[in-house]
Amino acid sequence: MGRLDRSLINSLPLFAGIAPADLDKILESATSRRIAKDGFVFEQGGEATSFFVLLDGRVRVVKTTPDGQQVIVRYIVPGEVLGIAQALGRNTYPASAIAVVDCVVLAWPGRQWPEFAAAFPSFGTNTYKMIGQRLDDVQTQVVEMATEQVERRVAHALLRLTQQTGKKSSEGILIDFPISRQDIAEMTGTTLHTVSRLLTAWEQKGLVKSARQQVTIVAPHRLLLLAEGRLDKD
Amino acid sequence: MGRLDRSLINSLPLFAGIAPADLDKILESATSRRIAKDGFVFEQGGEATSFFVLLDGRVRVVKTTPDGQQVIVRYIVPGEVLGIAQALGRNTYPASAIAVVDCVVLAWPGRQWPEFAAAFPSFGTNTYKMIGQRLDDVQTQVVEMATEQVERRVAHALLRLTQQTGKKSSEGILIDFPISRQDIAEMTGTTLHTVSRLLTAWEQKGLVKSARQQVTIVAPHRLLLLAEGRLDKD
DNA sequence: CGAGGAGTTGACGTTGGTCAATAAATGTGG
DNA sequence: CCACATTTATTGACCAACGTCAACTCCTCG
Repeated sequence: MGRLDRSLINSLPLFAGIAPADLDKILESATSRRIAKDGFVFEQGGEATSFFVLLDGRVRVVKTTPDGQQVIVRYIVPGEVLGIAQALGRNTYPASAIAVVDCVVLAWPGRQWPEFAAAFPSFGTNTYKMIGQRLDDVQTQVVEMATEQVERRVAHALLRLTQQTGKKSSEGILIDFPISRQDIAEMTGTTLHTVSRLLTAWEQKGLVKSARQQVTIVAPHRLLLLAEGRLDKD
Repeated sequence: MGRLDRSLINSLPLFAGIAPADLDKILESATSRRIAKDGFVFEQGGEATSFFVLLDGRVRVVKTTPDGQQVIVRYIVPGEVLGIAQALGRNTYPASAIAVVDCVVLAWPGRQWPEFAAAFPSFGTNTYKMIGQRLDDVQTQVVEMATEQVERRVAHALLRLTQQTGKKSSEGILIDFPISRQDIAEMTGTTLHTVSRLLTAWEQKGLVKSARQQVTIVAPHRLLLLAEGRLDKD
């Protein structure tokens, strides 16, 4: 089996402060895995056998309700961990993770997590810092959903995506993976129809440009004003 | 200063698996504090100097938006930790914690958290398990807010409260602390008017009984059916 | 070239928010 | 202990936001 080079991970925040020799040791128990577009990294309810680091691609984390409705909890970009159920004492995945494009992940056996955390304290600290960040993110999302109406929620969602995966283009900031109106609706608790109407309205005002599975933020600052409810209506 | 007895904490899940002698050591750096009704345990944005365990009373954790709207993130009952910002690498509290009734808390200096976690591994594990549970709770809440309409959200909120703080009474299960229509609205992202209308409608159907700052669930099972959307309309 | 997925747009209806008036309960000061 | 202020709750009237339904277009892929 091909040996994994520590250059794959040595610049990731998760592994900050770990000696090169230790990184090699950590990598010994990792396997790399390719996930084709639309494939599952893991499935909601499935036994949490592994945890992962995304090396390349984009992953969508989705919760499905008993009656089949889906909510996109977050998008994962390269360098982030996913499937950390065991770090939190769970033995089943609370959501599904789906490759938005072809992806490469590193996978570790879940039961190795406690060993790593014990052997490399900064590994534990870094993970929990990240979990703290996520807890905060999702609480902020609850507040948004409770207090803002749809237009502002969608604006916030797009702005968050540009922060995470924005790519400068000639026209503005491009959200750098295929994303449909339906996806945006599932991030914000609305319908694809409403998202479609919003995007065309915004396009007419010169805030965004959109195409099939693609959104570019043309005027991020004005969109932020709108998201914050401080933009004059017209 | 009065010595704290380990019987205060030795039955709490957070301290499960820690030797009695160690509990005494942990208690040495704790101080107990009384918080009068409506007083703050800590305030959103304030420097995270301490973390707490609630010994008695009820605490409401609230996030306030820049424009002054409030969202109740969760209620804390005796035995639970709160203000664990530092365990997650934060140095400022992300929300405010307010005593719903007169409360007693134990407080530790925040910087002691890493020491405890290092010295007593089960302490760290237990905390992170609890954080994992909370992360899951709040994600579930996002899903609810995204997919359910108000009536079901309010029903779910009340049911969750009965799980947490329900007290059997002659009429049903009483939510055992003062809670206003406004509070319920802030938990579910609606208005006190809508909550009021729902409660009177439910009272007529015999699902609940309510009074000023008080709600009793009379028919939990039927309310659950309603929350799950499996109750016939009438 | 045909089929299926993604997007747009109009018409319409409902949920639930806003506004306003009133009532009931609780607290406070004289 | 009573009068008055304040907080909490109720209820009606109205209406806007946004979801639902439906028809149609445009890509993209096989």
